[in-house]
Amino acid sequence: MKIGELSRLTGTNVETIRYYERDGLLPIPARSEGNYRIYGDAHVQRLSFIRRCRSLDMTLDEIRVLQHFKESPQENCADVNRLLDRHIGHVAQRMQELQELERQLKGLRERCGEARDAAHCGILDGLSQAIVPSGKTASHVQGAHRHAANPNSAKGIQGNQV
Amino acid sequence: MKIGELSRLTGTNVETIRYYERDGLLPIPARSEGNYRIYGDAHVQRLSFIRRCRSLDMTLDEIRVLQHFKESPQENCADVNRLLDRHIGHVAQRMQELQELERQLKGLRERCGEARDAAHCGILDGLSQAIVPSGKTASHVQGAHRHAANPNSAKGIQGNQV
DNA sequence: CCTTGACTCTGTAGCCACTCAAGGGTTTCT
DNA sequence: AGAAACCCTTGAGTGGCTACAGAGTCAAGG
Repeated sequence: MKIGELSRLTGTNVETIRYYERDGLLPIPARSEGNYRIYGDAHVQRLSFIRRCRSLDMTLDEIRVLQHFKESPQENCADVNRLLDRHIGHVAQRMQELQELERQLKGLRERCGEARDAAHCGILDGLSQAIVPSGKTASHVQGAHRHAANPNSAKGIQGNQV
Repeated sequence: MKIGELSRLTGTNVETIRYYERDGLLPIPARSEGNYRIYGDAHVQRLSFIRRCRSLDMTLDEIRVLQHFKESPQENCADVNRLLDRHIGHVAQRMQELQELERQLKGLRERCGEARDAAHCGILDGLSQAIVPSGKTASHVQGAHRHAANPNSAKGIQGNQV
């Protein structure tokens, strides 16, 4: 099949498929006479695997590791467990951060019950005062401006580390 | 003061300060004879405001809007409320998504109690089967692989709660 | 045979919010 | 005077795509 059909079968943008190929996640396919990429069932399986992992918000690097495990059946799957546990930890951590964020934002929101002029807006006042810095966690889970776990989304800001 | 002091006072990377200037968030400062940027108290206030907003995971565009409100005191602060409410909504939504993510990941993790060889690993099996695609929500909150939202993490700007 | 239109190709640039590095100039301390 | 600390500009890199531009390929219809 050609790239369009693979795209339809897996719900993956054509550009994304080519991106995965460039990035080494998808094996380089055969080409037709007219230089079109030709895929088979194995590619469908492989791409579906990638998309499922992405829908679980794994990085492409993590997916690469999992693919390696799949291709080395003699290896112990305890490593797979470890990778998954670490990923679950990141998700949990990010949730905690977002909870703290929500708490602060709601506190800020309380400061402005009704509409007044911005000169006396309690929210702007609140933002002009200090906010307690929460811990310097090092999650790899993303912040507040991003699409769902849905892999068809842009990536957000990188955190700052000092 | 020079950029290094502003950096220390606000806990902001020097490069980040210059980036904000390029991006129009910080007003262009005066220059010394040796072409060094010279900042005053107003810059400290302004940058602190930005960093506090960033610590609440607002985008630079949102911050620009808030700055506009601050500079137009006659405007109604109901707009500020709306912006904040929307942002809170994004955070809440992202948390829900992460909860669903956690559920799925833990379900997957259950499939592998003890270490076996990867050929029979229940996790890899699970990843090779379908996972329900969650909704096509349009949050701007980020996913699972990100640093903490807090830009003041290391230096810790002075501060009480909001 | 020719055209139309759908599909595909490569290559490059853009997104966000920074971060880093190269290669230089300026100031300050000893 | 020289070293160290600071500052400058420019450009590139991050992740995971997405979106173009400009060209080529292919099947169906007139």
